[in-house]
Amino acid sequence: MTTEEKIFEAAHKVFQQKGFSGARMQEIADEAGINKAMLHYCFKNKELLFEAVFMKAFAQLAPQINEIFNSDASVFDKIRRFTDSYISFVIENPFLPPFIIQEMNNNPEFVERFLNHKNRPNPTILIAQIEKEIAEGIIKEINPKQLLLDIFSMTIFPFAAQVLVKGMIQINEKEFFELMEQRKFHISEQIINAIKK
Amino acid sequence: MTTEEKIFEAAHKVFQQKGFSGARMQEIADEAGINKAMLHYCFKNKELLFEAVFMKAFAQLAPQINEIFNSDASVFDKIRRFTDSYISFVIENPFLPPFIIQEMNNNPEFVERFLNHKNRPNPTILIAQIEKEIAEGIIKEINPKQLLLDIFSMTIFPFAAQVLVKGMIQINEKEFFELMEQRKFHISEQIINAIKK
DNA sequence: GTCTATAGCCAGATAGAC
DNA sequence: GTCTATCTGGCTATAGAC
Repeated sequence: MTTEEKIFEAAHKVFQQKGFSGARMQEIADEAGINKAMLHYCFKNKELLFEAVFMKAFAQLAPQINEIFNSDASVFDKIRRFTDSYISFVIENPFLPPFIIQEMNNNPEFVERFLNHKNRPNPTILIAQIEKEIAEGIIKEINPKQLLLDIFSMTIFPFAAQVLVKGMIQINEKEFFELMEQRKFHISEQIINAIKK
Repeated sequence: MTTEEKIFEAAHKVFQQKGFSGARMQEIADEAGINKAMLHYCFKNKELLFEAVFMKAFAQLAPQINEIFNSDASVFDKIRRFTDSYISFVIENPFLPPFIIQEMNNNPEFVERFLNHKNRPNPTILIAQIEKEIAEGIIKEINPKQLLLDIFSMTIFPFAAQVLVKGMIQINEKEFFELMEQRKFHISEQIINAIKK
């Protein structure tokens, strides 16, 4: 593994746990097992290092969302596939959702760059498809944007607010992940039940 | 308004926008229109000032949740009342959800204090009630904890991830709040549709 | 109680040897 | 490319006048 890769991985870990302003260059250097000066040699400054990490994190999530949303499956199948594959992914990367949400709220300048990203999750096609299936009588009358929000909310929130959730419903780490496993099909079942005619 | 109140309000605003590590004592002082030294005179240090703000924020949310969850209404009515009053509240305080979630993720030491808070949202009674209504055949077979998560997710997430959401479904500030208004009844309708027998 | 001035620290960034 | 040593700025916190 090259030094640059070691730094990147360390930065990935520290930024996701502490956020941009909470992270320390020293800690990243220690984590990478190299010297602080190397960070600046390889990535110029903290902001650029952060941006590399943030964009990489985002780029991992976006394409698989688009792949599902823009396939030619039915709306119901897209919902099933999305919840299953998204939850599977974040179970492996539990720091990702809180990280992205936190930094988008704190660094509005990143939002714009994300919006112009080539692989930006784009729900345009899915929204049109929902409207079509409503017209065909497959799905109840509903605001497609609310439906999208429902899907994102139920899927992402438990991970974004993991600490809060564990405290609220009083479960430990193990029970949390069991609940998330169950959630892979729970969510699609709930939503489809609610919107099918 | 006393100086202490001016400081508190300014701190409230700055902490919610920047988070603990992003906030600057100087900015809080400027916002309050007083000198930095007064912050330390009134609140000793940054951590104590933050804790005062955080606990106040939390204390605003918790009681009304409990009041609804522990009333003697039906599960369906509790869902209707919760989504309506929670969304009404956070429309007025849109910085609250991301703030609480971010700081709970970043300062695990606060979690414990929150868990011991006298007004902590406690879903025990509601969970028992859900189980009872399942047994009575009013509600479908479902894991009560998943149902709670569904309610919290659909209600809180759009505010917690406001910036992300606006970017994803491409709406502006105004459209966002219109969507949230509609969401007050949309959520309960969706959930009740999904779980009623 | 409120201010100015400053101490003291810590983090990001750089210089320069190897 | 990698290190040690150091600079510089900014931030929390305090001392002390009024």
